[in-house]
Amino acid sequence: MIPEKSLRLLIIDDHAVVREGLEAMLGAVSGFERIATAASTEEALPICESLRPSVVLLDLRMPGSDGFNALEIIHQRWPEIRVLILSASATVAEVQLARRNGAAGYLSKSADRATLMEAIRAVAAGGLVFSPETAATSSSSVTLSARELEVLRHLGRGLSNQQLGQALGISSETVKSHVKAIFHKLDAADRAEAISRAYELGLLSIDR
Amino acid sequence: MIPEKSLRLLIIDDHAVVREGLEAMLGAVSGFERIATAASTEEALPICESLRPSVVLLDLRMPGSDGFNALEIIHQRWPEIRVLILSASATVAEVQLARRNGAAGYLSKSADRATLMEAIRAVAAGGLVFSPETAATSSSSVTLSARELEVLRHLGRGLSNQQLGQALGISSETVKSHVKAIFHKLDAADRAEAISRAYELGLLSIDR
DNA sequence: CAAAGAATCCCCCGTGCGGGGGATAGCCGT
DNA sequence: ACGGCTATCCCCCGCACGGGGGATTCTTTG
Repeated sequence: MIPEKSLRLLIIDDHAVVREGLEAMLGAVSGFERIATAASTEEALPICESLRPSVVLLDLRMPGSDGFNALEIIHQRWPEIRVLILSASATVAEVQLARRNGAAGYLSKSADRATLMEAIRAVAAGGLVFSPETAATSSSSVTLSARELEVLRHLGRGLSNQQLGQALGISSETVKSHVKAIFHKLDAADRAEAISRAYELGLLSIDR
Repeated sequence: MIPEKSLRLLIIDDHAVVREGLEAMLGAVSGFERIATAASTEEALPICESLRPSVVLLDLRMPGSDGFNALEIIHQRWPEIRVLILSASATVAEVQLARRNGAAGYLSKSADRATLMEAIRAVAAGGLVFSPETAATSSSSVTLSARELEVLRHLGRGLSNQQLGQALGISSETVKSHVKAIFHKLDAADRAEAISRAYELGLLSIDR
């Protein structure tokens, strides 16, 4: 096992409370070689360059350029750095996306000290830390076709299958096929959940 | 000004990281009389009874009975306790709802130590702490009740009326009434459009 | 070229949705 | 004390929804 003494840690989170919390949980008990913090991606990159952390604890949801951005850049520029996603509430799709983009693990912010420490040691040793649920369906990437996205947008406007068919100039049966496909891809039970997931996944946005 | 020594604090948050973070940020620097923590509403109520905290730091988004529940109960049972909402990402509507339900203030988790301390002192002294943006009620003409907002969130998770009733402990007929009310207020034809409008109006935001 | 996916269309069928009526009880503000 | 709002519960009813089967073209991709 790798001794903590040789580990350098970087915490990237826009919430001061979380940064302090992690420092308190990790710094107090087990002396790492060094623990640094950053409140944004921009702040984090120079620190990566100078500190060369062994493990980065990264929040996926941050204002502006989100965590995916940071993940991508760090993974490309410093492939040896292990990135552990630490999010309050990520969707399954997001976790899978993070995994495909090079994250070494995912952990909920509800995790206690022991779980957190174990996860850090595991990823530092080269392991992957993904809970079974998030790892199981790892094969499916959420990519809607252009037509499906169009159907999805109309769903959000409250159109029925028939109205939607008329709007797009296709039969309502075809619309049903598209809607079914959307449900499967987004893992949604009905139209409402589909819209919700679409917003969460960034397939729909608040302006237009 | 009220000296910190006489203040008792209760932190209610389901995330261990946040609880530790707040304890670290508040406990270390300025000695309060006592700081207690709870991971859920159920855990918090007995502590309120025995500790009689001056100020409660409350997270709005918690699994199961959400923060509004805790806010309502605490405000009714112990009107002297000042509740400071501390949320990672609350919508304008949620903050306003919290204000109307007796919260003494709202603060983002991005707040630094000084801001946090100042806010706690202010609410303990009887003040209200709401940032200008959240205080402006003009933004959304649509006002959902706490129950309706709760129903709306569950709609976005793909629950049927019956499942939703079981989740909230009410009959499916009551759920239907709430759903109808939501449709009328949001001018939506179905659940999908309701979710869509909710995102556009800022009643829902991209995480939970 | 073959395989895979996208887009189109079709059928069956059960049940949950959404619109339309209501009612009762409690709370709050004036 | 009264009206207004909220939360709760109940009824009827038609139709659209969503799951389950298919099929055919055409493009993309390995």
